[in-house]
Amino acid sequence: MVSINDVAARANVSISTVSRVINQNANVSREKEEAVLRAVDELDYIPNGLAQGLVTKKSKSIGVLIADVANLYYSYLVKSIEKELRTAGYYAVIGNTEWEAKREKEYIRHLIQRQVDGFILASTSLSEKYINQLAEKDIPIVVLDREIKSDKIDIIRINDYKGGYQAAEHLIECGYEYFIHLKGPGFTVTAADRSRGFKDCMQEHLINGQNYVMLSSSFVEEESAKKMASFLEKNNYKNKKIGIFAANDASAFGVLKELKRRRIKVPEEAGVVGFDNVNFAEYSSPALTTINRSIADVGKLSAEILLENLNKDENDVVKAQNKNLDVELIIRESTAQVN
Amino acid sequence: MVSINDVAARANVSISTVSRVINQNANVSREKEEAVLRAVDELDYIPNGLAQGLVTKKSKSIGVLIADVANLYYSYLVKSIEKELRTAGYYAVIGNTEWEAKREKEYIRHLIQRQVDGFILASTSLSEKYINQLAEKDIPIVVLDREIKSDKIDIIRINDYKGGYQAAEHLIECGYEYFIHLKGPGFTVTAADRSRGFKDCMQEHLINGQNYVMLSSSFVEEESAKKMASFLEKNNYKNKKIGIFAANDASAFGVLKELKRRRIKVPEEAGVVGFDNVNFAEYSSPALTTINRSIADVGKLSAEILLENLNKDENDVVKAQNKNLDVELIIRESTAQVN
DNA sequence: CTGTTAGCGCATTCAT
DNA sequence: ATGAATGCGCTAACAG
Repeated sequence: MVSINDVAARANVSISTVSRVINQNANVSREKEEAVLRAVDELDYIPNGLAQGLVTKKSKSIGVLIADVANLYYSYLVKSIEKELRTAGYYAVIGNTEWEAKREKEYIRHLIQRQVDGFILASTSLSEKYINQLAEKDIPIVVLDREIKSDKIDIIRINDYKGGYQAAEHLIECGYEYFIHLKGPGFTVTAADRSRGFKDCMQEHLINGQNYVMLSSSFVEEESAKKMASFLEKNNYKNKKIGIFAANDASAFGVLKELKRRRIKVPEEAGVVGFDNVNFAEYSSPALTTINRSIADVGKLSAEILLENLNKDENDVVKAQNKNLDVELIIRESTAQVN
Repeated sequence: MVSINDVAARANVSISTVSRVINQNANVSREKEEAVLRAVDELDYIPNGLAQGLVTKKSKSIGVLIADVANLYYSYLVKSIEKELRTAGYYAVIGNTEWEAKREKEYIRHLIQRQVDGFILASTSLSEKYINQLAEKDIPIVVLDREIKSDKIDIIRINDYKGGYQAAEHLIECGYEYFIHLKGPGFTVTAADRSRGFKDCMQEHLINGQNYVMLSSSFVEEESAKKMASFLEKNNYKNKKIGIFAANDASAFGVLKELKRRRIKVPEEAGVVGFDNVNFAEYSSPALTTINRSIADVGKLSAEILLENLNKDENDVVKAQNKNLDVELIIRESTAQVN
């Protein structure tokens, strides 16, 4: 591997001069600069980032923790984050945690070891205490989809409660008679808020004989399919039209799959609402009615806020931000007026 | 940031002793070891990976280049690669190239700078010459979905030709009368092979009046939707049942979308076959008939081969591998017998 | 078993 | 404008 010494030797200058032209900041005479550039080119020299980082204390990389790359919400989120970071000269190092707190910790440890300059945490299992410890190390952190009490941590959330409420309201308005909500993982504020929204709406609107049930499930497709299956096996609602609110789109796809397997017609016999408005929602069979959150905006915003923190001076006190983005109902084919 | 010196001071030992217990290889007395471990714990010490990498010349990270994280084929591929690497103590650094050669080069440069120990290249625009230059630097490389002439580079491919052939055959057997193939990007061997398979099959089987056309398109959903739209606008095949082979699933989804928009019934009036058998293929509307490649296997295999190269001794000569994985037709709802 | 030392590749003073 | 020297945090001889 060719080092700065090789370049210096070839260009007949000192390594400091080479360093100067590489980093373009200090004054270097025209001729020496050209000599260095030529040497760099001829030797195909690429500076060793580890050595650079060791002295500058900056790695120009950001740790991004997500729960599942293969989940469309996260993969799209990563894409928008990565895009934004790149234009600022930073690189995203992605950690796929599979919803496990243990993995998250391993990754954080590894990323700290790798000296990332900041974190975007879109993975939700970590304890608040742990995240706060992280913040104490003075590494800028942006947290997505969580509630954290800290004035060092920036938080971006969406209005999950409203989304849950709207989903329920829509299902009621469609005329479904019995309602099921597949709850997301309990350790998650987002899931909790969506459920709360759903429940509140149900309590306010239900009349004569209408009823609802909330089943604990997850954000993963297969698990929701199973939950749905076991519920339908035990209970017979063939006579009633059921409205189902899944905690996210992946879960809704699982529901759709199970309904199809049982030849329960959507939206005639059962209506399904998801959450996220993942790219694929419009392609599912039938196209999914869902709550839209603009994923690209969330990704862009989180990267922007992080970069802001990265670029601030030591003594600049930038107050931690706490954003709350809006959501909206998108009606497609998995629900319809049924009365 | 706490360093090895702080730990050494606190534990009343030299930094070498600290280093020894951190790396668990050399002999350290029971008591000193405990003292170090306690200090590490109390100070919450995490070694600086940049410094470690600088001296060991290993970063324990692998550069993984993909064309689009938000594409289900790639996101699932990344997931399986990451899983395999992690169990071996390596971490994946993902580069999202958006199908642009320029971006690929930028990423490779950056990853070399970051001293990655190896590459998995699943991004396809790079010139063969460039990849070979990379290999000359003696960095282990595994290339996916490409043909490269080199005895240093491991290659994993699938039988794209067979897939294309089978897709065409199936469409013909279903009884469709006019055939359209939306070709993938031309700079891609995979797309070329799929097209060749399609074409060969057509040539062999077509009789009296049947006909086919190959349109250049891409692997991206929107573009294929547009191609499909402009073709349908110019040509009127209302009277004929058309069989469509899209170069990959994403493209097929785009086709499905356009067909739906025009109220062309699938599979009655038009049949659609994709390629990849992405997770969502079974959820699309209608569920997609496609060519299955087992993505998880490809990911796992590529990581395994790379790790093999990473772990070999200097003088071990491991011959570059050249794997070719099989594919199979999966029939779902987007095609059916129509005669 | 343990401490001292050199050096990895580089940015950054400090002289000149 | 430029070179010599220092040190970032760590591992790996080396000596004891």
